[in-house]
Amino acid sequence: MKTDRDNFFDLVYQVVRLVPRGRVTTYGAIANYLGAKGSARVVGYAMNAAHILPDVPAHRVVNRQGLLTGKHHFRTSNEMADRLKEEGITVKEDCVQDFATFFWDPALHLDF
DNA sequence: TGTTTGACCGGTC
DNA sequence: CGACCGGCCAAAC
Repeated sequence: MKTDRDNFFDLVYQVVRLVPRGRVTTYGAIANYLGAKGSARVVGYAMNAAHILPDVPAHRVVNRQGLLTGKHHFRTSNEMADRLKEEGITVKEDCVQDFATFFWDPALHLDF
């Protein structure tokens, strides 16, 4: 049974909130963790409304290439990369360097 | 109620 | 290596 708080959106937000500082995750990983395997687009769509929420570090969510696809949705285009750099993540040309190293998979660290 | 779109992913050409 | 296509699911129109 679905309640207002069990929306897919909220689940996405909660997972993103659990991403540790200095780590990044991908839309696909979140989708997979939520059981919506292959529905990374929905996660991206959910992130579109994430900016209205205070504690959702959307800058830690990138696509599988480590590319900051969502930078354009921030207040400033450089805010996303700047924040990641500030957390110790190397970002170059809007791409997360050593992405595999900083990658944080919720399915590997969380448990339903 | 049906169509369109979207901060994606994977495989193919 | 770059471009193209299909699929996946939910919200907005």
